Amino acid sequence: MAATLKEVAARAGVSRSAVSRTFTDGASVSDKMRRKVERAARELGYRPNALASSLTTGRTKLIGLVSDNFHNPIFLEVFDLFTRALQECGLRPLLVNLSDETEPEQSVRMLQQYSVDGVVVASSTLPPGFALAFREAGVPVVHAFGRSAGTPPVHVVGINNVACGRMAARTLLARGYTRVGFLGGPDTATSTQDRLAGFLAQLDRHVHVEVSHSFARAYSFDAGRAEMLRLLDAGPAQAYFCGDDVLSIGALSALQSRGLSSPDDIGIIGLNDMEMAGWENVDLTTIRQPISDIVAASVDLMQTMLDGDAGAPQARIFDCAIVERGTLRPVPAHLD
Amino acid sequence: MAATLKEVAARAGVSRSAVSRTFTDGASVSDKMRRKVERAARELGYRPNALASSLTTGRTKLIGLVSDNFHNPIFLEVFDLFTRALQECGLRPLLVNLSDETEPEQSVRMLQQYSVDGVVVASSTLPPGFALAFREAGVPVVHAFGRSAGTPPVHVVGINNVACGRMAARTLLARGYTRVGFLGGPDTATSTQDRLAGFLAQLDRHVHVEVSHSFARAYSFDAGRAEMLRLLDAGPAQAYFCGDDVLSIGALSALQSRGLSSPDDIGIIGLNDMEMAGWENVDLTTIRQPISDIVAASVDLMQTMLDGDAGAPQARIFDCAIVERGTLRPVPAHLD
DNA sequence: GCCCGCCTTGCAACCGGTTGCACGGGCTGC
DNA sequence: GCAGCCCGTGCAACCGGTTGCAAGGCGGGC
Repeated sequence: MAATLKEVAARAGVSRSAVSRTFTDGASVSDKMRRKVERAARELGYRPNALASSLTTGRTKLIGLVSDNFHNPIFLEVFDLFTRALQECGLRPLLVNLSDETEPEQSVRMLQQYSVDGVVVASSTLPPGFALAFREAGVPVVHAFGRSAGTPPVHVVGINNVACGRMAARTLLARGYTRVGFLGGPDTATSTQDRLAGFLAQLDRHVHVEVSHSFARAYSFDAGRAEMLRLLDAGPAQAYFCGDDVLSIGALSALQSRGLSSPDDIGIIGLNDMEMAGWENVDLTTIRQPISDIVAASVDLMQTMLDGDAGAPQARIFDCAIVERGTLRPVPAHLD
Repeated sequence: MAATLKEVAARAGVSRSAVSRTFTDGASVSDKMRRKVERAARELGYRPNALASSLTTGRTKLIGLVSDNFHNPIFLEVFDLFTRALQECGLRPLLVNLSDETEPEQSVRMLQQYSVDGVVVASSTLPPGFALAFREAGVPVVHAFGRSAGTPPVHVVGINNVACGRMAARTLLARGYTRVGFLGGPDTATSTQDRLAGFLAQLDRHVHVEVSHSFARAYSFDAGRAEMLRLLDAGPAQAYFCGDDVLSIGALSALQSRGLSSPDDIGIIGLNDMEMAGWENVDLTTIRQPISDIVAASVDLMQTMLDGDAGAPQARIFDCAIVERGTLRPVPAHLD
């Protein structure tokens, strides 16, 4: 169907090399030759086969985009940003959905079979070892939304989740809450673990504050809603730090279902600042995670790896900031 | 880095063909040979290069997954379902984000360069001509969520949007509303056009009912919210058929912002039945679109095309059903 | 015991492009 | 007018695997 290089060469009456060189920039071709070839190519509707050329060049411009998070709307934005950023670099995202809990080895194998130039793991719930498996297989890898602690085994881009936990704790303390809780995502997620660790560490010094924590079964609205309903039945704290906005909004829905409201009955602070958090009727106080910076840095890091700058794994960590809205009670006057 | 077929052959002391045959099922290889080769392959960590083999077989198992909808959370589910369904068939989704309004030709070219075996266009907003461009280029294509009218130029899977518009209209009429509106997505989307057409056609016979319509700038929460705020200021109808749940929920948020509620002040009926629609505090009456059926049928259709059954383009249309919840007033007694 | 046929295997060409190398021609400089 | 150089081009090998074809080996049937 599609015309091949050989056919173009025949039609233009030149060698195959000449055609090849016309389509690879940096090669030396005379203007006359170039015109001849381009004409023949146009007439035949020729497009070079990227896969065939990858055989010799060793580069496919294919990037594995691996995720297991297909229930948190924020990830639609993440996919949007990633695909656009990659496309702008001339890279093509090969999407891999890990939701069925396949083992890392299988994905590594599959992506290796397609000779991807690199892999972006976009998940805060996959274990760090997952991204590592790619690195050990010699595939450039960036773990976006991964754990930032210490010297990472692979390039990591994200936020300091421990610091976010601390920030949430400080914010709740400043509001004078004395019975607080952490409503996290799955306890196997590094983001959950780190946010909880920071939260607890910050509150540790405040012996008069009662702290509890529990986990939603996933980063999804439903899971947040279900867990908050359970907490309400069990006797809730005064305020919760939810591990993600999606959980916060699920939790707010639970409150409303029970005829309660925030901040009057229970305070909520989330994390992410998803679009919905800013709606007037949600008005969620939250910690903003700079998604687009994270994506941009991930792609940038990938680019430098593809350019051959194989530096030691580094962590690019972005600052988060509180977005004050209406789901926490105001700072008491005597603390102000 | 990765071992090649030649290396395996050398190590096993056999020809390259023997190795190749060991890894292609259906080829005749003796048990002894197979064992020898598999041993050598295991020792070298050999994995056949899918791209190289595609050169001769002509099949890459790559499927272009093209969409322009990265703002409607329902599409996160769509991507989830598509990637999983494709993966289960051994197909790999190459994701293409069209959000920056590139012309069809460019995507066609790009996907042809990667010799995708087929393309799934997942969008109700892309023009029908877009999918057609693939077909004309000889690439098997399925348009999921496309327009179903008449004999389609390409395989289409989706719902009968005109019928949905009618269904919404009938539902509002049954509730006794006499001033109704259609709050659609972008007016360039075929889904918007068809839903509106059905809505108007059904209401046409009821001269005593006042009908209006307007369009949100996108299928997104924000757009629905913004449009409803505008309508509220301009003097709203009694009830609205929103072209998508995402618009409905944005609209409900707008009502709440203005101190109004549904169904007391304004009735809302949506379309899709997204997860959130079922939350107790949303409780949206809506028309359920069978997303997972649509995805499954799309992949099934793609499979048969890949198997060489190049039948005429067909439309697979699924039924939708009303999900009665709490955003429309009850059917009046005298009409019951 | 011989012949036939099938199963297995290797050879070599091919898929669509890329690239090192050598060759030829035009140009410059003396 | 000749040497030297550089540029443009073609040849051929190669990337990693597949496959038609033919040859070799083995078993079974007579």
